[in-house]
Amino acid sequence: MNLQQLVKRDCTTCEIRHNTICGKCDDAELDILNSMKFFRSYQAGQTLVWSGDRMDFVGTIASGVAAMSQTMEDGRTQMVGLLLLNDFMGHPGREFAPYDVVAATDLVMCCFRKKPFEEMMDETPHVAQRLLEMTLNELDAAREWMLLLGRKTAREKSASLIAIIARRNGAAMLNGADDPIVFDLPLTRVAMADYLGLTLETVSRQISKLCKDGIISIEGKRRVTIPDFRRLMAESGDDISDF
Amino acid sequence: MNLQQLVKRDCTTCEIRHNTICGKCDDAELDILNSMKFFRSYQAGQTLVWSGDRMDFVGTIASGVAAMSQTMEDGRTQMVGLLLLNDFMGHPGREFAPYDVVAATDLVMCCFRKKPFEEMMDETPHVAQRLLEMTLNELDAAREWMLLLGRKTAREKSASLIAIIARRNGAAMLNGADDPIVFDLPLTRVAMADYLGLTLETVSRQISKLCKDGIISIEGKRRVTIPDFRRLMAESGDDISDF
DNA sequence: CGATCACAATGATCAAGATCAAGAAATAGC
DNA sequence: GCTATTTCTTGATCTTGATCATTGTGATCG
Repeated sequence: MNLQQLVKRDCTTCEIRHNTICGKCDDAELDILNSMKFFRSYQAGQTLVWSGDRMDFVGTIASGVAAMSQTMEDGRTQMVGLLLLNDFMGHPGREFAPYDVVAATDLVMCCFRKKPFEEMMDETPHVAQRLLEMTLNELDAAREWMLLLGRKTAREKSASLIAIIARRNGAAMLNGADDPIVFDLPLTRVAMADYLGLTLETVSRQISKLCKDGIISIEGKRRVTIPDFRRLMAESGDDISDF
Repeated sequence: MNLQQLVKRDCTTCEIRHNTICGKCDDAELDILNSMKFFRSYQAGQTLVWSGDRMDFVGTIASGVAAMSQTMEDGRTQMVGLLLLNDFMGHPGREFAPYDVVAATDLVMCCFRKKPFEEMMDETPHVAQRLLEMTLNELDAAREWMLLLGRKTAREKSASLIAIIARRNGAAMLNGADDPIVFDLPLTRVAMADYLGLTLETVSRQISKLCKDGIISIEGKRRVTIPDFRRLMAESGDDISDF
């Protein structure tokens, strides 16, 4: 999907909107959103938002991946949010951004200016309802992530992250449950380490071990193949029944 | 505050409601909530909700402390939510509880049956708005917690938890900024370890060290005195300017 | 008032993951 | 296509926090 396609895209024909903040909107509401929206694109590595900055827009990831991170005074960094396709960025009601947001890959966002968006939220309960739903889901994801950070081993952490990305990579799941899953990791080793609360060396070692054990295989640095998703899940420490 | 006082309490005279889910309600809305509400009390250690159970109520902590936790198959446990005074428990729209909730102290909750509460939420935007606000705050807290779990040392973790509890203990902050803060820890060492992603031995050692270094002092097992909150903050690894 | 039990502190040892240090592989730039 | 640079892998060593074991301290209850 290239930028040109996205820029031309109209809300009424938007094929992803059912999974986004616009998911519950009727045609009238969609018209309003349509006239308000604008697209922005970023290159991998670019910072979309600096922690502490005034937030003047909110938006949905239309393509690519972004990472929200928190940094301590001495430089230690922890990723605290991973924004994938259809995810919503921004806290309506909050004036300043609490975290840095950085494009992990090239990125296109479908944006709304914050003020008008907040006003429209007060009037159209469907948007507010959907935002609540999405925020509750995000909270659940954050809590899974806390279990990972607090209690999983480095191997379980690494397997979990690969499983999480594979699962969110909807397309990859369309094939039969027993087919191998193939996709590109959208994160560098450093970004993975920031996600997992590890060092990049440890992540690299764990991935190498998962390869040696036949749980995954890797072509180049980014392309991952998962021959048997269940085996990967077993390594992640999560209950199979969860997914 | 004893149970009798709470049971008699009427929403219109409820002195805590401005910090709760009811914070934005007008008198008419409050009347409806008043007729719906009921109180439940629990003893320390009692389980309010089992993970996977059907949730039939939601509610606000009227007194005491509860902990939400997630457990892996082999028994490893991570606390993922700490519910203090005025905090709201429950996901409207979700049928099954995703986590165990256990009373960390004796506890009183102001409850609503889930179904009627959800219906009232659809009609009164003030409740939904307030819930969104509170959920966004919870998400921010979860993300601070992720930084703690992923990147802080055992000492920083321990100092952070003590600071967090001291800060939420509103009453303790009413005295001048330079007065010592005194309060009771509402958590056992095991619960603190579950919060921090550590073992109870490590927590115990770190607390002992913080005592020896004069950052805190402890009477008995639970009563903590913080002579200088700034020094504690410095140990927590957080930016002073954050608070 | 002393026995019992839950909870906490401390010591000794171990191991997972961090740190420090080279190299190797992939990608981008010319 | 060949550097240059970024990104990744692997090895050696060290440190933090886990684990295992024991002792200590308060509460509770007969």
